[in-house]
Amino acid sequence: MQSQPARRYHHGDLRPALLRAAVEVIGQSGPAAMSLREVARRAGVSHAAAAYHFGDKAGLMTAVAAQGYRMLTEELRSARDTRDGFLEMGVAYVRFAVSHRAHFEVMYRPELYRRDDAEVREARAAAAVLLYGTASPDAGQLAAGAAAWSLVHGLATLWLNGNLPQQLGSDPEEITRLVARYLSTPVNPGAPAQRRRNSYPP
Amino acid sequence: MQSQPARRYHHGDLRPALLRAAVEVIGQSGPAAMSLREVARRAGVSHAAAAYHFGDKAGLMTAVAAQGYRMLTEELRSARDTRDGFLEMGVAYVRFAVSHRAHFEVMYRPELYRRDDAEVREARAAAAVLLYGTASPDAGQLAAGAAAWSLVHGLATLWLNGNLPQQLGSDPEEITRLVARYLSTPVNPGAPAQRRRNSYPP
DNA sequence: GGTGTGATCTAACCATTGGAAAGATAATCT
DNA sequence: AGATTATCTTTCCAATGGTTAGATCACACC
Repeated sequence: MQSQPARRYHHGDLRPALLRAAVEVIGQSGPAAMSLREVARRAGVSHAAAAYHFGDKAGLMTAVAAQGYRMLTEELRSARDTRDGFLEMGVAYVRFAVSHRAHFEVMYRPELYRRDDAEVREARAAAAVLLYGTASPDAGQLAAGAAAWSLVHGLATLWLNGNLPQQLGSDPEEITRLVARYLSTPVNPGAPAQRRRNSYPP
Repeated sequence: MQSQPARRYHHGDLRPALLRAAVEVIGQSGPAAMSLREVARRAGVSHAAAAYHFGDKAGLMTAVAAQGYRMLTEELRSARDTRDGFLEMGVAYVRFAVSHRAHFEVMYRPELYRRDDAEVREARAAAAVLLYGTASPDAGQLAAGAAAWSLVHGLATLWLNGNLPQQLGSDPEEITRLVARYLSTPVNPGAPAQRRRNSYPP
């Protein structure tokens, strides 16, 4: 009847298959729709099989988050080694959020997974080193990194939420380059940042 | 036996009581922990009573989101009418996110509620007018607003997630003023934004 | 004062979920 | 081959969101 591998009792490659299925579900319907049973259904196994491989639902989410941080680190790393590396890292950050929405949404929703998981912590730390430019940033690097990271992170989340005006266009990378122009080193560090009171709002 | 109002069949003020209970639960345990049954328990009614007043779980979340947007609008409005109104609006935005975390988290998680709800749309639009400085922003205002909004929104969410380095301190408002110094009008609009390649990373 | 009509709430039920436990099956080691 | 371990299923449980039928109450109206 069934010409293909048929249904064996042992899947042989179930853990990665479940992970893929989880990312697929989240990408299609959001993290809230990710149920162990739905993921297991897509992989053709019982939901207890998923629980076996990941411990529980949070364990599966933890695996998604860790994978996400590793992927982000990779993207940031190759962006860093370009001309305008600083800007390109910001663009890469937003591109990652949009093109790997499922991972991104899980990563920044700590209540969904176990943030203290060793794998997650390592992957997160590696990404942080790239985002702040060094493993031990001084005060200036810290503030600059926080500003830049906040800008692109806010842009990415607002974009994903549909909270940016449509008039800005439909290309998130382009919007990133546009708003990144508003980021600079403080003209007069220590002094009040905003002098042009009437520049905005009109 | 019971000297107090006892338990009447009709609560008399149930809808607002349920709303308060929902905000309380979300504030304590996050949006994922908000169940109709838990909220109803706190209000001393059956979960069907909550469903009666809000239609369904998404209806209750929708009410939380709408209330949140109205509260945010109010905070932004009073911040606008100060010296350094632009900066103070950013600070107010972050302060709102931290002090009304429950509302904030629901507002920016559209899958939790009905975004097309009339009440939500109005409240959201009112906040947007303040954030962009006008009801019909031109390209410059749009970009500037998106940059500023992205910065404070990213900062707020990263702060709530615990994704900012602890070395930045424990006062989100202070951090807001710090990173806001990196925001300015583009020095050379239209030209590449980043000239100082080596300023960051080191 | 009595009546009835609509609003508000409860009780009971259902399908779905995450998790735990016990057992079945297969791969691997010796 | 036999034993051991890893992997997966079945079965059960408590909790949840949602629906429906019915109970209780408030309030206008006469």
